[in-house]
Amino acid sequence: MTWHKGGPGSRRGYHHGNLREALVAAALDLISKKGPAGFTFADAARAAGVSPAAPYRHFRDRDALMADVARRGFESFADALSRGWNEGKPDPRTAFERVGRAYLDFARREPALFSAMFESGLPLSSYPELQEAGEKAFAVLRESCEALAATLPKERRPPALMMALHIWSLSHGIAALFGRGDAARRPIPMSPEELLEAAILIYLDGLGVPPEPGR
Amino acid sequence: MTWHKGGPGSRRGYHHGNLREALVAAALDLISKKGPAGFTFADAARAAGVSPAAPYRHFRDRDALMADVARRGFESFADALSRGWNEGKPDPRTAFERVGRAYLDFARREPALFSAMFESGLPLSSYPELQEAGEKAFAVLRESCEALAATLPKERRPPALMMALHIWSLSHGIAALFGRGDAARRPIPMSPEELLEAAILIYLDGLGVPPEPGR
DNA sequence: TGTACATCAGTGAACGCGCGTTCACTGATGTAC
DNA sequence: TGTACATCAGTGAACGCGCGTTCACTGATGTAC
Repeated sequence: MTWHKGGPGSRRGYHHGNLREALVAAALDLISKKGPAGFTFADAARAAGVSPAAPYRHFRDRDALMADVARRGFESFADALSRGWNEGKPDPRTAFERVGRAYLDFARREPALFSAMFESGLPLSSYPELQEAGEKAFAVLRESCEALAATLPKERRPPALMMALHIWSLSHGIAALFGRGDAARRPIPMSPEELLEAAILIYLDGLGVPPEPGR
Repeated sequence: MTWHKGGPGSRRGYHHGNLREALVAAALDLISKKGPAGFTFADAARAAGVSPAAPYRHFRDRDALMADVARRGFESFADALSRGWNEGKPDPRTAFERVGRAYLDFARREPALFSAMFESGLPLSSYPELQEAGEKAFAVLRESCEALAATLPKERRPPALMMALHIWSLSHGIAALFGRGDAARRPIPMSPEELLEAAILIYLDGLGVPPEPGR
């Protein structure tokens, strides 16, 4: 909320200073309050304190603004997953579970970004930067699967792509159904993190990945 | 599309005959074309061929119409899962996988219902019938988990609720990310059904459920 | 350092549009006698 | 069987509203000399 020096109230008059960022921040705020369909270009302008024509200097239309938000979301998401993986330290198995938790953590900490990324209904084909950002995030997950699969003897080694799709789907399902910080979702008698952790344990058991050292 | 006797063109004039059903059908059609946020009350009226005031005789507002669509969706979903389970025949393990496939099958065959159920953003608390319908669908899944868990010796028997949440999340994640009949989703090098089947196999292996007889 | 000018990033008024919602109304249907 | 009447399920005109978008404009900023 400090996108222009000095905070709100210090508007220097005619020029906003950093309207582009302010619009993105406004979009996030509005998404988190009313869902990905719940804001308009005019809303965003109002929230940023400018006239309804001003946003056109920065984004072609509402969808372009939304796509920019989603792209930032995927980039930040990829970062979060990377930090979770942390180069596979201290061992791939431990690091792998951290990646899963990072997924849920992101959905909970950034429900607005999460919505923009997965529920905005943007046509990916129209926003190549968005698609690319999404693929980069997936690549992080895939690499950690690769590393984990490599700890298994060759004849029992599952395809890393399949593993990545499984874990992505599972995490996404849990996040979408139970793990959002926002609206009233179906309540369950355990935390989404516990639910995911248990599922991953069972799944990895099924693959024959030995349990974490010291567990 | 045959909600009033004789099909379209046979409008008997002033009275539509079955406007309520026609509105639901119109909503489904519009959702499948433009997403759950992509239709208005006026759109639905137009599609049903009545004046914009007519729908108010049947639904309080657009959300009420949407909630009715979603409720029907959950009921039909519960049926589909039940048919998949088919009382656990010939054995719980085989039947269980059919339930998973039924989940994906539903998402693919009825993308509009699926959207209305999971992506309409309706506040469940405002629509008790909707919530109840959702819970009934979940109950089907839970019962099949119960039956499957019961085939395991007591000391290795997982909580059925947790299993159900896992399978629901996994199926939902796959359906949401890859398995919709509609828009341009991320393409993957295998079918959603294969992806889910593989995941369930691995998961059940992890739980120690013996493989299907004859496999 | 000062000045002239180009460019940038806003304004604010205006437009046409479709939406949600209401209202008094009316044609069609069902029912009591 | 016929008739009078109540009820139901539509009409269509009207309203206020907010949206997206455009336009000529103007204040602020940066730059060349």
